[in-house]
Amino acid sequence: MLAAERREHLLDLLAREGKIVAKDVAAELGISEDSVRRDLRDLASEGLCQRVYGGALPVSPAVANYRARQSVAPDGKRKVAAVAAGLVRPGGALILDGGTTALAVVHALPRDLPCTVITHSPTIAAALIDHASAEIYLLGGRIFKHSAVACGAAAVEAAQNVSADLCFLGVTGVHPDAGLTTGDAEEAAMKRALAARAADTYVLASSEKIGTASRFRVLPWEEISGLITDADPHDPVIEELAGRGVEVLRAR
Amino acid sequence: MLAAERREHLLDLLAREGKIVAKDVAAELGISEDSVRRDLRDLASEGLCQRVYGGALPVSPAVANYRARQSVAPDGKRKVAAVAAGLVRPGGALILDGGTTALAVVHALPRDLPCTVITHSPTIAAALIDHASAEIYLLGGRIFKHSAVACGAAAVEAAQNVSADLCFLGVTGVHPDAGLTTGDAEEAAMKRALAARAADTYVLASSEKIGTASRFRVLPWEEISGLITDADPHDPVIEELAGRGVEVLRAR
DNA sequence: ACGATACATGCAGAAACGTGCAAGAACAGG
DNA sequence: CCTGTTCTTGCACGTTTCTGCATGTATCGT
Repeated sequence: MLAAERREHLLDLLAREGKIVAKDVAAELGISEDSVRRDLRDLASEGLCQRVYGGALPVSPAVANYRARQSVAPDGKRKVAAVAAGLVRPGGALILDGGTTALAVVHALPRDLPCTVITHSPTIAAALIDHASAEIYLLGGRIFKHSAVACGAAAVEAAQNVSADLCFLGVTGVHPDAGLTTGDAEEAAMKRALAARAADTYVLASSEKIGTASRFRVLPWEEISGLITDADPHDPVIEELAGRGVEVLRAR
Repeated sequence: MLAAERREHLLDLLAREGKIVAKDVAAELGISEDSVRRDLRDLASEGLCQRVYGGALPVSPAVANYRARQSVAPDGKRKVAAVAAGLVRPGGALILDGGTTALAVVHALPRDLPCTVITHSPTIAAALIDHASAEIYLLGGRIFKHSAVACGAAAVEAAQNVSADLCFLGVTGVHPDAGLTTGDAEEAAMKRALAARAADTYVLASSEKIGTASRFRVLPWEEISGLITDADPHDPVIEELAGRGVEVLRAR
Protein backbone atom coordinates (compact mmCIF):
# COMPACT_ATOMS: atom_id res chain seq x y z
CA MET A 1 0.00 0.00 0.00
CA LEU A 2 1.31 3.38 -1.03
CA ALA A 3 1.81 6.05 1.59
CA ALA A 4 -0.41 8.50 -0.29
CA GLU A 5 -3.02 5.80 -0.65
CA ARG A 6 -2.92 5.26 3.07
CA ARG A 7 -3.45 8.94 3.72
CA GLU A 8 -6.45 8.92 1.40
CA HIS A 9 -7.81 5.98 3.29
CA LEU A 10 -7.41 7.82 6.57
CA LEU A 11 -9.20 10.90 5.33
CA ASP A 12 -11.94 8.77 3.87
CA LEU A 13 -12.33 6.93 7.13
CA LEU A 14 -12.44 10.20 8.98
CA ALA A 15 -15.17 11.50 6.71
CA ARG A 16 -17.23 8.32 6.93
CA GLU A 17 -16.91 7.40 10.57
CA GLY A 18 -16.08 10.72 12.14
CA LYS A 19 -13.04 9.40 13.96
CA ILE A 20 -9.89 7.37 13.62
CA VAL A 21 -8.49 5.01 16.20
CA ALA A 22 -4.81 4.51 15.44
CA LYS A 23 -4.72 1.02 16.84
CA ASP A 24 -7.68 -0.20 14.81
CA VAL A 25 -6.44 1.25 11.54
CA ALA A 26 -3.02 -0.25 12.07
CA ALA A 27 -4.56 -3.68 12.59
CA GLU A 28 -6.90 -3.28 9.64
CA LEU A 29 -4.17 -2.27 7.20
CA GLY A 30 -1.58 -4.56 8.66
CA ILE A 31 0.92 -1.79 9.34
CA SER A 32 2.47 -0.55 12.54
CA GLU A 33 0.78 1.97 14.75
CA ASP A 34 3.85 4.12 14.36
CA SER A 35 3.13 4.65 10.69
CA VAL A 36 -0.48 5.51 11.37
CA ARG A 37 0.62 7.99 13.98
CA ARG A 38 3.11 9.52 11.60
CA ASP A 39 0.46 9.91 8.94
CA LEU A 40 -1.97 11.44 11.38
CA ARG A 41 0.69 13.84 12.54
CA ASP A 42 1.31 14.93 8.96
CA LEU A 43 -2.38 15.31 8.19
CA ALA A 44 -2.85 17.34 11.33
CA SER A 45 0.01 19.64 10.42
CA GLU A 46 -1.78 20.33 7.15
CA GLY A 47 -4.95 21.10 9.02
CA LEU A 48 -6.74 18.07 7.57
CA CYS A 49 -7.55 16.43 10.86
CA GLN A 50 -7.34 17.04 14.54
CA ARG A 51 -4.90 14.86 16.42
CA VAL A 52 -6.13 13.49 19.72
CA TYR A 53 -4.84 10.93 22.16
CA GLY A 54 -5.55 7.53 20.63
CA GLY A 55 -6.26 8.67 17.09
CA ALA A 56 -7.75 11.65 15.33
CA LEU A 57 -10.98 13.54 14.85
CA PRO A 58 -12.21 15.68 11.94
CA VAL A 59 -11.45 19.32 12.19
CA SER A 60 -14.70 20.82 13.38
CA PRO A 61 -16.53 21.88 10.19
CA ALA A 62 -17.71 25.15 11.63
CA VAL A 63 -14.27 26.23 12.67
CA ALA A 64 -12.24 24.65 9.90
CA ASN A 65 -14.24 25.45 6.79
CA TYR A 66 -15.23 28.87 7.87
CA ARG A 67 -12.44 30.24 10.00
CA ALA A 68 -9.48 28.49 8.37
CA ARG A 69 -10.63 29.12 4.84
CA GLN A 70 -11.45 32.68 5.65
CA SER A 71 -8.02 33.29 7.09
CA VAL A 72 -6.24 31.99 4.00
CA ALA A 73 -6.26 35.41 2.37
CA PRO A 74 -8.95 37.58 3.87
CA ASP A 75 -7.38 40.71 2.50
CA GLY A 76 -7.11 39.39 -1.05
CA LYS A 77 -10.66 38.12 -1.00
CA ARG A 78 -11.95 41.41 0.32
CA LYS A 79 -10.23 43.34 -2.44
CA VAL A 80 -11.52 41.00 -5.11
CA ALA A 81 -15.00 41.19 -3.63
CA ALA A 82 -14.95 44.98 -3.63
CA VAL A 83 -14.16 45.10 -7.34
CA ALA A 84 -16.87 42.54 -8.08
CA ALA A 85 -19.44 44.45 -6.04
CA GLY A 86 -18.59 47.55 -8.05
CA LEU A 87 -19.72 45.83 -11.23
CA VAL A 88 -23.26 45.37 -9.96
CA ARG A 89 -25.65 47.98 -11.36
CA PRO A 90 -28.69 49.18 -9.42
CA GLY A 91 -31.67 47.12 -10.44
CA GLY A 92 -29.51 44.48 -12.03
CA ALA A 93 -29.67 40.74 -11.53
CA LEU A 94 -26.68 38.83 -10.23
CA ILE A 95 -25.94 35.13 -9.98
CA LEU A 96 -23.69 34.45 -7.03
CA ASP A 97 -21.75 31.25 -6.46
CA GLY A 98 -21.05 29.85 -3.00
CA GLY A 99 -17.82 30.07 -1.06
CA THR A 100 -16.06 32.55 1.13
CA THR A 101 -15.14 34.88 -1.72
CA ALA A 102 -18.79 35.12 -2.73
CA LEU A 103 -19.64 35.77 0.89
CA ALA A 104 -17.16 38.62 0.83
CA VAL A 105 -19.01 40.01 -2.21
CA VAL A 106 -22.24 40.05 -0.19
CA HIS A 107 -20.51 42.03 2.52
CA ALA A 108 -19.07 44.38 -0.08
CA LEU A 109 -22.46 45.10 -1.67
CA PRO A 110 -23.97 48.41 -0.53
CA ARG A 111 -26.72 47.59 1.95
CA ASP A 112 -29.26 49.70 0.10
CA LEU A 113 -28.44 48.63 -3.45
CA PRO A 114 -31.62 47.47 -5.14
CA CYS A 115 -30.77 44.32 -7.06
CA THR A 116 -31.73 40.71 -7.52
CA VAL A 117 -29.35 38.04 -6.28
CA ILE A 118 -29.72 34.45 -7.41
CA THR A 119 -27.73 31.87 -5.50
CA HIS A 120 -27.53 28.16 -4.78
CA SER A 121 -25.82 28.73 -1.44
CA PRO A 122 -27.91 28.85 1.74
CA THR A 123 -25.05 30.64 3.46
CA ILE A 124 -25.04 33.41 0.87
CA ALA A 125 -28.82 33.66 1.02
CA ALA A 126 -28.78 33.91 4.81
CA ALA A 127 -26.13 36.63 4.67
CA LEU A 128 -28.26 38.63 2.22
CA ILE A 129 -31.28 38.76 4.52
CA ASP A 130 -29.83 41.94 6.00
CA HIS A 131 -29.77 43.69 2.64
CA ALA A 132 -33.19 45.25 2.74
CA SER A 133 -33.52 46.16 -0.91
CA ALA A 134 -31.98 43.03 -2.35
CA GLU A 135 -34.36 40.52 -3.84
CA ILE A 136 -33.10 37.00 -3.15
CA TYR A 137 -33.85 33.98 -5.26
CA LEU A 138 -32.68 30.66 -3.91
CA LEU A 139 -31.90 27.69 -6.16
CA GLY A 140 -32.83 24.49 -4.35
CA GLY A 141 -31.57 20.95 -4.52
CA ARG A 142 -29.44 18.51 -2.65
CA ILE A 143 -26.84 20.27 -0.51
CA PHE A 144 -23.27 19.17 -0.99
CA LYS A 145 -21.62 19.32 2.38
CA HIS A 146 -18.15 19.94 1.05
CA SER A 147 -18.93 23.43 -0.17
CA ALA A 148 -22.38 23.91 1.34
CA VAL A 149 -24.19 24.63 -1.90
CA ALA A 150 -27.06 23.03 -3.78
CA CYS A 151 -25.83 20.82 -6.61
CA GLY A 152 -27.10 17.99 -8.72
CA ALA A 153 -29.88 17.54 -11.22
CA ALA A 154 -32.55 19.46 -9.33
CA ALA A 155 -30.31 22.46 -8.75
CA VAL A 156 -29.19 22.57 -12.38
CA GLU A 157 -32.79 22.35 -13.48
CA ALA A 158 -33.78 25.17 -11.15
CA ALA A 159 -31.03 27.28 -12.65
CA GLN A 160 -32.55 26.89 -16.11
CA ASN A 161 -35.45 29.07 -15.04
CA VAL A 162 -33.46 32.16 -14.22
CA SER A 163 -31.48 34.75 -16.15
CA ALA A 164 -29.17 37.49 -14.98
CA ASP A 165 -26.85 40.23 -16.14
CA LEU A 166 -23.87 39.05 -14.19
CA CYS A 167 -22.50 35.86 -12.72
CA PHE A 168 -19.66 35.70 -10.20
CA LEU A 169 -18.00 32.32 -9.97
CA GLY A 170 -15.48 31.14 -7.41
CA VAL A 171 -13.03 28.42 -8.44
CA THR A 172 -10.19 26.65 -6.69
CA GLY A 173 -7.76 26.66 -9.59
CA VAL A 174 -6.85 29.18 -12.30
CA HIS A 175 -4.33 27.81 -14.75
CA PRO A 176 -3.37 28.89 -18.29
CA ASP A 177 -3.65 25.39 -19.71
CA ALA A 178 -6.09 23.66 -17.38
CA GLY A 179 -8.45 26.65 -17.38
CA LEU A 180 -10.81 27.16 -14.46
CA THR A 181 -11.02 24.14 -12.23
CA THR A 182 -12.61 22.94 -9.01
CA GLY A 183 -12.38 19.88 -6.82
CA ASP A 184 -15.80 18.32 -7.37
CA ALA A 185 -17.49 17.23 -10.58
CA GLU A 186 -21.01 18.10 -9.45
CA GLU A 187 -19.89 21.53 -8.38
CA ALA A 188 -18.20 22.08 -11.71
CA ALA A 189 -21.39 21.18 -13.56
CA MET A 190 -23.40 23.52 -11.33
CA LYS A 191 -21.00 26.37 -11.98
CA ARG A 192 -21.35 25.79 -15.73
CA ALA A 193 -25.12 25.86 -15.42
CA LEU A 194 -24.96 29.15 -13.52
CA ALA A 195 -22.55 30.76 -15.96
CA ALA A 196 -24.79 29.79 -18.86
CA ARG A 197 -27.66 31.82 -17.42
CA ALA A 198 -25.84 35.16 -17.22
CA ALA A 199 -24.90 37.63 -19.93
CA ASP A 200 -21.46 38.15 -18.39
CA THR A 201 -19.51 35.78 -16.18
CA TYR A 202 -16.59 36.89 -14.03
CA VAL A 203 -14.33 34.57 -12.12
CA LEU A 204 -13.25 35.61 -8.64
CA ALA A 205 -9.80 34.31 -7.78
CA SER A 206 -7.61 35.68 -5.04
CA SER A 207 -3.92 35.36 -5.72
CA GLU A 208 -3.33 32.00 -4.03
CA LYS A 209 -5.52 30.32 -6.67
CA ILE A 210 -3.49 31.61 -9.60
CA GLY A 211 -1.35 29.01 -11.32
CA THR A 212 -2.99 26.05 -9.57
CA ALA A 213 -5.34 23.45 -10.99
CA SER A 214 -7.86 21.08 -9.46
CA ARG A 215 -9.30 17.90 -10.87
CA PHE A 216 -12.42 19.09 -12.70
CA ARG A 217 -12.66 21.68 -15.46
CA VAL A 218 -15.38 24.29 -14.97
CA LEU A 219 -15.12 26.41 -18.10
CA PRO A 220 -12.62 27.22 -20.82
CA TRP A 221 -11.32 30.76 -21.02
CA GLU A 222 -13.49 31.68 -24.00
CA GLU A 223 -16.68 31.40 -22.01
CA ILE A 224 -15.93 33.93 -19.34
CA SER A 225 -15.98 37.68 -19.58
CA GLY A 226 -13.13 38.30 -17.19
CA LEU A 227 -11.07 37.39 -14.20
CA ILE A 228 -11.03 39.46 -11.02
CA THR A 229 -7.90 38.93 -8.97
CA ASP A 230 -5.50 40.69 -6.64
CA ALA A 231 -2.50 38.94 -8.14
CA ASP A 232 0.39 40.98 -9.50
CA PRO A 233 -0.26 41.83 -13.18
CA HIS A 234 3.37 40.94 -13.88
CA ASP A 235 2.87 37.46 -12.51
CA PRO A 236 3.83 35.18 -15.42
CA VAL A 237 0.55 33.28 -15.16
CA ILE A 238 -1.46 36.49 -15.31
CA GLU A 239 0.56 37.74 -18.24
CA GLU A 240 -0.01 34.53 -20.11
CA LEU A 241 -3.74 34.74 -19.47
CA ALA A 242 -3.83 38.35 -20.66
CA GLY A 243 -1.94 37.23 -23.78
CA ARG A 244 -4.71 34.76 -24.46
CA GLY A 245 -7.27 37.54 -24.47
CA VAL A 246 -8.66 37.13 -20.94
CA GLU A 247 -9.77 40.44 -19.48
CA VAL A 248 -8.08 40.78 -16.09
CA LEU A 249 -9.59 43.18 -13.57
CA ARG A 250 -7.05 44.01 -10.97
CA ALA A 251 -8.14 44.30 -7.35
CA ARG A 252 -5.85 46.41 -5.19
CA MET B 1 -14.11 5.57 22.64
CA LEU B 2 -11.51 8.29 22.32
CA ALA B 3 -11.09 10.71 25.19
CA ALA B 4 -11.54 13.71 22.90
CA GLU B 5 -14.60 12.08 21.43
CA ARG B 6 -16.02 11.75 24.90
CA ARG B 7 -15.55 15.45 25.48
CA GLU B 8 -17.35 16.21 22.23
CA HIS B 9 -20.15 14.00 23.37
CA LEU B 10 -20.41 15.86 26.64
CA LEU B 11 -20.59 19.24 24.93
CA ASP B 12 -23.15 17.92 22.50
CA LEU B 13 -25.22 16.56 25.35
CA LEU B 14 -24.94 19.86 27.16
CA ALA B 15 -26.17 21.77 24.13
CA ARG B 16 -29.04 19.39 23.49
CA GLU B 17 -30.33 18.72 26.97
CA GLY B 18 -29.07 21.73 28.85
CA LYS B 19 -27.46 19.68 31.61
CA ILE B 20 -25.18 16.78 32.35
CA VAL B 21 -25.50 14.29 35.18
CA ALA B 22 -22.13 12.68 35.73
CA LYS B 23 -23.55 9.42 37.00
CA ASP B 24 -25.90 8.97 34.05
CA VAL B 25 -23.27 9.70 31.46
CA ALA B 26 -20.82 7.32 33.11
CA ALA B 27 -23.41 4.56 32.97
CA GLU B 28 -24.39 5.40 29.41
CA LEU B 29 -20.84 5.34 28.10
CA GLY B 30 -19.71 2.51 30.31
CA ILE B 31 -16.88 4.42 31.94
CA SER B 32 -16.16 5.41 35.50
CA GLU B 33 -17.66 8.49 37.04
CA ASP B 34 -14.14 9.63 37.78
CA SER B 35 -13.40 10.01 34.10
CA VAL B 36 -16.57 11.97 33.52
CA ARG B 37 -15.74 14.22 36.41
CA ARG B 38 -12.23 14.74 35.11
CA ASP B 39 -13.60 15.66 31.68
CA LEU B 40 -16.10 18.07 33.15
CA ARG B 41 -13.38 19.65 35.23
CA ASP B 42 -11.26 20.18 32.11
CA LEU B 43 -14.15 21.57 30.10
CA ALA B 44 -15.04 23.91 32.92
CA SER B 45 -11.45 25.15 33.13
CA GLU B 46 -11.71 26.04 29.44
CA GLY B 47 -14.93 27.89 30.06
CA LEU B 48 -16.97 25.43 28.05
CA CYS B 49 -19.32 24.43 30.82
CA GLN B 50 -20.17 25.29 34.35
CA ARG B 51 -19.38 22.66 36.92
CA VAL B 52 -22.07 21.98 39.50
CA TYR B 53 -22.54 19.37 42.15
CA GLY B 54 -23.60 16.17 40.39
CA GLY B 55 -22.71 17.22 36.87
CA ALA B 56 -22.51 20.36 34.77
CA LEU B 57 -24.62 23.09 33.21
CA PRO B 58 -24.07 25.30 30.14
CA VAL B 59 -22.09 28.43 30.80
CA SER B 60 -24.29 31.44 31.37
CA PRO B 61 -25.46 33.06 28.12
CA ALA B 62 -23.65 36.30 28.85
CA VAL B 63 -20.22 34.72 28.65
CA ALA B 64 -21.24 31.96 26.26
CA ASN B 65 -18.79 31.41 23.48
CA TYR B 66 -19.65 30.14 20.04
CA ARG B 67 -20.31 26.59 21.10
CA ALA B 68 -22.54 27.29 24.02
CA ARG B 69 -24.45 29.96 22.18
CA GLN B 70 -26.28 27.16 20.46
CA SER B 71 -28.11 26.54 23.67
CA VAL B 72 -29.29 30.06 24.39
CA ALA B 73 -32.61 29.61 22.64
CA PRO B 74 -35.31 30.57 25.07
CA ASP B 75 -35.98 27.76 27.45
CA GLY B 76 -39.45 27.04 26.11
CA LYS B 77 -38.26 26.73 22.55
CA ARG B 78 -35.40 24.49 23.56
CA LYS B 79 -37.72 22.15 25.41
CA VAL B 80 -40.15 22.00 22.51
CA ALA B 81 -37.27 21.40 20.12
CA ALA B 82 -35.89 18.58 22.25
CA VAL B 83 -39.21 16.73 22.15
CA ALA B 84 -39.48 17.27 18.40
CA ALA B 85 -35.94 16.03 17.82
CA GLY B 86 -36.81 12.92 19.78
CA LEU B 87 -39.48 12.04 17.22
CA VAL B 88 -36.97 11.82 14.40
CA ARG B 89 -36.04 8.22 13.62
CA PRO B 90 -32.60 7.29 12.26
CA GLY B 91 -32.80 7.17 8.49
CA GLY B 92 -36.07 9.06 8.43
CA ALA B 93 -36.98 12.07 6.35
CA LEU B 94 -38.03 15.30 7.97
CA ILE B 95 -39.52 18.49 6.58
CA LEU B 96 -38.44 21.45 8.66
CA ASP B 97 -40.06 24.85 8.59
CA GLY B 98 -38.13 28.06 9.15
CA GLY B 99 -38.00 30.14 12.29
CA THR B 100 -36.16 30.12 15.58
CA THR B 101 -37.98 27.11 16.98
CA ALA B 102 -37.03 25.08 13.93
CA LEU B 103 -33.47 26.27 14.37
CA ALA B 104 -33.61 25.00 17.93
CA VAL B 105 -34.70 21.63 16.54
CA VAL B 106 -31.56 21.54 14.41
CA HIS B 107 -29.45 22.16 17.47
CA ALA B 108 -31.36 19.51 19.38
CA LEU B 109 -30.76 16.86 16.73
CA PRO B 110 -27.88 14.54 17.60
CA ARG B 111 -24.92 15.51 15.46
CA ASP B 112 -24.48 12.01 14.15
CA LEU B 113 -28.11 11.12 13.44
CA PRO B 114 -28.43 9.87 9.88
CA CYS B 115 -31.53 11.46 8.39
CA THR B 116 -32.79 13.56 5.53
CA VAL B 117 -33.89 17.09 6.23
CA ILE B 118 -35.94 19.03 3.70
CA THR B 119 -36.27 22.74 4.30
CA HIS B 120 -37.12 25.98 2.58
CA SER B 121 -35.03 28.00 4.99
CA PRO B 122 -31.46 28.90 4.05
CA THR B 123 -30.75 29.54 7.72
CA ILE B 124 -31.82 26.04 8.70
CA ALA B 125 -29.84 24.56 5.82
CA ALA B 126 -26.72 26.46 6.82
CA ALA B 127 -27.07 25.33 10.43
CA LEU B 128 -27.32 21.71 9.28
CA ILE B 129 -23.99 21.78 7.46
CA ASP B 130 -22.32 20.77 10.69
CA HIS B 131 -24.43 17.63 10.97
CA ALA B 132 -22.16 15.27 9.11
CA SER B 133 -24.63 12.48 8.53
CA ALA B 134 -27.68 14.58 7.73
CA GLU B 135 -28.67 14.76 4.11
CA ILE B 136 -29.98 18.23 3.32
CA TYR B 137 -32.45 19.06 0.59
CA LEU B 138 -33.12 22.72 0.00
CA LEU B 139 -36.38 23.96 -1.50
CA GLY B 140 -35.66 26.99 -3.63
CA GLY B 141 -37.67 30.02 -4.61
CA ARG B 142 -38.05 33.66 -3.85
CA ILE B 143 -36.89 34.49 -0.33
CA PHE B 144 -39.37 36.35 1.83
CA LYS B 145 -37.40 38.71 4.00
CA HIS B 146 -39.92 38.74 6.78
CA SER B 147 -39.19 35.19 7.84
CA ALA B 148 -36.17 34.41 5.67
CA VAL B 149 -37.67 31.41 3.93
CA ALA B 150 -38.42 30.52 0.33
CA CYS B 151 -42.08 31.05 -0.51
CA GLY B 152 -44.22 31.57 -3.54
CA ALA B 153 -45.11 29.52 -6.58
CA ALA B 154 -41.64 28.14 -7.26
CA ALA B 155 -41.14 27.04 -3.67
CA VAL B 156 -44.54 25.38 -3.50
CA GLU B 157 -43.83 23.61 -6.76
CA ALA B 158 -40.46 22.42 -5.49
CA ALA B 159 -42.20 21.04 -2.42
CA GLN B 160 -44.43 18.86 -4.62
CA ASN B 161 -41.41 16.75 -5.52
CA VAL B 162 -40.54 15.60 -2.01
CA SER B 163 -42.07 13.35 0.61
CA ALA B 164 -41.20 12.79 4.23
CA ASP B 165 -42.19 10.92 7.36
CA LEU B 166 -42.44 13.99 9.53
CA CYS B 167 -43.07 17.69 9.18
CA PHE B 168 -42.42 20.22 11.93
CA LEU B 169 -44.23 23.52 11.46
CA GLY B 170 -43.77 26.69 13.39
CA VAL B 171 -46.71 29.06 13.67
CA THR B 172 -47.31 32.39 15.35
CA GLY B 173 -50.76 31.62 16.69
CA VAL B 174 -52.43 28.56 18.24
CA HIS B 175 -56.09 29.14 18.99
CA PRO B 176 -58.95 26.69 19.57
CA ASP B 177 -61.27 28.44 17.13
CA ALA B 178 -58.92 30.16 14.70
CA GLY B 179 -56.69 27.10 14.47
CA LEU B 180 -53.08 27.48 13.46
CA THR B 181 -52.29 30.90 12.09
CA THR B 182 -49.42 33.00 10.84
CA GLY B 183 -48.88 36.57 9.75
CA ASP B 184 -48.30 36.20 6.03
CA ALA B 185 -50.49 34.62 3.38
CA GLU B 186 -47.64 33.31 1.27
CA GLU B 187 -46.05 31.75 4.29
CA ALA B 188 -49.31 30.13 5.27
CA ALA B 189 -49.63 28.63 1.80
CA MET B 190 -46.08 27.37 1.94
CA LYS B 191 -46.65 25.73 5.31
CA ARG B 192 -49.73 24.00 3.91
CA ALA B 193 -47.69 22.74 0.98
CA LEU B 194 -45.05 21.35 3.33
CA ALA B 195 -47.54 19.69 5.64
CA ALA B 196 -49.19 18.00 2.67
CA ARG B 197 -45.94 16.23 1.80
CA ALA B 198 -45.40 14.52 5.14
CA ALA B 199 -47.11 11.50 6.68
CA ASP B 200 -47.26 13.22 10.08
CA THR B 201 -47.27 16.93 10.81
CA TYR B 202 -46.48 18.33 14.23
CA VAL B 203 -46.84 21.95 15.20
CA LEU B 204 -44.15 23.48 17.39
CA ALA B 205 -45.52 26.16 19.66
CA SER B 206 -43.81 27.44 22.76
CA SER B 207 -46.20 28.62 25.42
CA GLU B 208 -46.34 32.29 24.42
CA LYS B 209 -48.07 31.31 21.17
CA ILE B 210 -50.90 29.46 22.88
CA GLY B 211 -54.24 31.21 22.77
CA THR B 212 -53.19 33.79 20.20
CA ALA B 213 -54.19 34.13 16.56
CA SER B 214 -52.70 35.84 13.53
CA ARG B 215 -54.33 36.90 10.31
CA PHE B 216 -53.89 33.91 8.06
CA ARG B 217 -55.05 30.37 8.69
CA VAL B 218 -52.44 27.69 8.04
CA LEU B 219 -54.29 24.49 8.77
CA PRO B 220 -57.34 23.28 10.65
CA TRP B 221 -56.80 21.00 13.63
CA GLU B 222 -57.85 17.88 11.75
CA GLU B 223 -54.87 18.01 9.45
CA ILE B 224 -52.13 17.86 12.01
CA SER B 225 -50.93 14.87 13.98
CA GLY B 226 -50.11 16.75 17.12
CA LEU B 227 -48.98 19.84 18.94
CA ILE B 228 -45.67 20.06 20.79
CA THR B 229 -45.67 22.72 23.47
CA ASP B 230 -44.24 23.54 26.86
CA ALA B 231 -47.49 25.10 28.02
CA ASP B 232 -49.18 23.85 31.17
CA PRO B 233 -51.52 20.96 30.32
CA HIS B 234 -54.10 22.55 32.60
CA ASP B 235 -54.05 25.74 30.58
CA PRO B 236 -57.68 26.18 29.48
CA VAL B 237 -56.65 26.58 25.84
CA ILE B 238 -54.64 23.35 25.94
CA GLU B 239 -57.47 21.52 27.65
CA GLU B 240 -59.91 22.68 25.02
CA LEU B 241 -57.57 21.56 22.25
CA ALA B 242 -57.17 18.18 23.90
CA GLY B 243 -60.95 17.98 24.12
CA ARG B 244 -61.13 18.47 20.38
CA GLY B 245 -58.92 15.46 19.84
CA VAL B 246 -55.60 17.21 19.28
CA GLU B 247 -52.73 15.11 20.55
CA VAL B 248 -50.64 17.34 22.80
CA LEU B 249 -47.02 16.38 23.43
CA ARG B 250 -45.80 18.12 26.52
CA ALA B 251 -42.27 19.48 26.56
CA ARG B 252 -40.79 19.86 29.99
C1' DA C 1 -27.02 15.97 62.98
C1' DC C 2 -26.44 12.08 60.09
C1' DG C 3 -26.30 9.02 56.29
C1' DA C 4 -25.73 9.10 51.45
C1' DT C 5 -23.67 10.89 47.64
C1' DA C 6 -20.30 13.51 45.17
C1' DC C 7 -15.79 15.06 45.15
C1' DA C 8 -10.42 15.64 45.06
C1' DT C 9 -6.25 13.38 45.44
C1' DG C 10 -2.78 9.95 45.11
C1' DC C 11 -1.41 5.76 43.06
C1' DA C 12 -0.52 1.95 39.85
C1' DG C 13 -1.14 -0.51 35.67
C1' DA C 14 -2.02 0.05 30.93
C1' DA C 15 -1.98 2.36 26.77
C1' DA C 16 -0.28 5.81 23.71
C1' DC C 17 3.38 8.69 22.50
C1' DG C 18 7.97 10.61 20.62
C1' DT C 19 12.53 9.69 19.34
C1' DG C 20 16.52 7.42 17.74
C1' DC C 21 18.09 3.75 15.01
C1' DA C 22 18.68 0.31 11.51
C1' DA C 23 17.07 -2.36 7.57
C1' DG C 24 15.11 -2.06 3.23
C1' DA C 25 13.02 0.28 -0.94
C1' DA C 26 13.10 3.92 -4.35
C1' DC C 27 15.67 6.80 -7.00
C1' DA C 28 19.19 9.65 -9.32
C1' DG C 29 23.68 9.98 -11.27
C1' DG C 30 27.66 8.07 -13.11
C1' DC D 1 24.73 -1.92 -13.98
C1' DC D 2 26.55 -0.08 -9.90
C1' DT D 3 26.67 3.17 -6.13
C1' DG D 4 25.50 6.68 -3.01
C1' DT D 5 21.61 9.15 -1.24
C1' DT D 6 17.12 9.80 0.43
C1' DC D 7 12.92 8.24 2.14
C1' DT D 8 10.03 5.02 4.41
C1' DT D 9 9.03 1.68 7.80
C1' DG D 10 9.10 -1.07 11.94
C1' DC D 11 11.26 -1.83 16.37
C1' DA D 12 13.14 -0.60 20.98
C1' DC D 13 13.23 2.36 24.71
C1' DG D 14 12.11 5.92 27.89
C1' DT D 15 8.35 9.28 28.76
C1' DT D 16 3.84 10.98 29.04
C1' DT D 17 -1.01 10.41 29.44
C1' DC D 18 -5.09 8.09 30.60
C1' DT D 19 -8.06 5.44 33.60
C1' DG D 20 -10.04 3.04 37.49
C1' DC D 21 -9.62 2.22 42.32
C1' DA D 22 -8.88 3.43 47.14
C1' DT D 23 -8.90 6.84 50.56
C1' DG D 24 -10.21 10.74 53.00
C1' DT D 25 -13.02 15.07 52.66
C1' DA D 26 -16.80 18.05 51.33
C1' DT D 27 -21.59 18.69 50.24
C1' DC D 28 -26.45 17.58 49.95
C1' DG D 29 -31.02 16.11 51.53
C1' DT D 30 -33.65 14.71 55.31
